[in-house]
Amino acid sequence: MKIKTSLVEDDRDLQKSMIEILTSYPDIDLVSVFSNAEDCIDHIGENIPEVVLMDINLPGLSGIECVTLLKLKLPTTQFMMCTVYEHDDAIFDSLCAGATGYILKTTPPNDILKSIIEIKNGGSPISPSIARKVIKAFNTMRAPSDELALLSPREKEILEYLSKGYRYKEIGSLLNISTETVRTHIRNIYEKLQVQSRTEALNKIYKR
Amino acid sequence: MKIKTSLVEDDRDLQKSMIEILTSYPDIDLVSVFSNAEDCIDHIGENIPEVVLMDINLPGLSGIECVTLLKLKLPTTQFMMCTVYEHDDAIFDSLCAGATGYILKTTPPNDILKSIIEIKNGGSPISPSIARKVIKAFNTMRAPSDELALLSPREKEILEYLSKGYRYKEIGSLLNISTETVRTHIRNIYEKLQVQSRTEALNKIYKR
DNA sequence: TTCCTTGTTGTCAGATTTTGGGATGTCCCC
DNA sequence: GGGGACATCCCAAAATCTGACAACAAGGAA
Repeated sequence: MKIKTSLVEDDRDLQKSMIEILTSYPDIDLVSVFSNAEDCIDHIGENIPEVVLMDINLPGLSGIECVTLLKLKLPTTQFMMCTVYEHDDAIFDSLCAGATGYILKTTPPNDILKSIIEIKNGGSPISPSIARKVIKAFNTMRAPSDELALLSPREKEILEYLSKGYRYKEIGSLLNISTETVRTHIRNIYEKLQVQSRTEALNKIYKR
Repeated sequence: MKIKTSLVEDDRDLQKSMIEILTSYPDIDLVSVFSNAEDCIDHIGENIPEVVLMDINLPGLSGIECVTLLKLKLPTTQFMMCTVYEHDDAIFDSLCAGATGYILKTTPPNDILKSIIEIKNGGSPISPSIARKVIKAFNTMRAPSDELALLSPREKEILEYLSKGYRYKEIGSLLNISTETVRTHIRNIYEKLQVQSRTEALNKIYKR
């Protein structure tokens, strides 16, 4: 079974050489090629691909924005970003947009094919150097704020419940303390974090 | 300059063979070896390593919990998880705990050395199969909830402000609508999301 | 030891915010 | 015309926030 593939690339020369590479493989069925995000969004639905190779640097809408929008239209399609740069932010944003693969344009043709097959089968083809940046992004995203250190163990515990959306009353009975005590803790937490509400506190701790 | 390295591994045989491997390299200075998390936490501060090789399956405290605690004590030390299993949850949890590398125990000795050097230099050594799982974890973490589709553009806009911690009054003046209208929208949002409070709504949309 | 700080628990009171219910109207699109 | 999104208003009740105060235990410093 051939893998229905689509290509989005604005550079004429690169597009041409990619088409050559892709059509030379019997496993790949290149169903559409676009030169910009807008055309792609308008017409990609006419023959839905299983895998899309998406350039990041497109004129107008970027490849990342394009993926964000296409994800809604084509929920089962896999997106592989394709770029010359190994830029941290671009990688991060691409993954956030819903891309599952990220390869460099310098990748040898044979590996591109392998990557397409891999992504089609639910894998996530990325080079080791990209993997590094993913982990980095992951860690910065999950890094606990320094402010958390200001709080006492009990306060952290209360904050945990706050983040789950429990009411004061519920927290009190879960921890076997009075609602008034819960309030006192929360007051102290807010004071330490320099905030005035639950949502502000949570944003300060679990930064989105 | 030798890389100060520490090893935490409970299995006697594996510990022995790891020690042999590590001490055979001139680039590595094995400063301590522990058989469990508790000993490690108590004594690792005596000679602070730059890199820690941490087994995941330890008796008592797990390697993951151990990393969580050590990260506070040794903020600049890099942690490399070392395990026989390629288990999604373990990988995810390790990264959340603050590990930056993840290798399998089946990794050839030479690659272990390379990984240690890499992690010391700010890299994140992981095998391609692990990388895949990281991306997967990343995507499930960042995937926008389907519930978001239920909301009208205006409601999404209001929700955005809610997530920032604005009060009804503030949202109203920012959007140039009355507080009462803001309330109506929020009521409709809560109805659609089947929740009863701001925090619940936010948890449903931006799942942590 | 005494003193002081921090953490934990508790209370009282008042102001503000949030939530739930119902009602009404406009505008636009199918 | 009907339905959805958007906007406005009212009332009432629940939850949250703010301030001030106090008791007790644990741990460190003078």
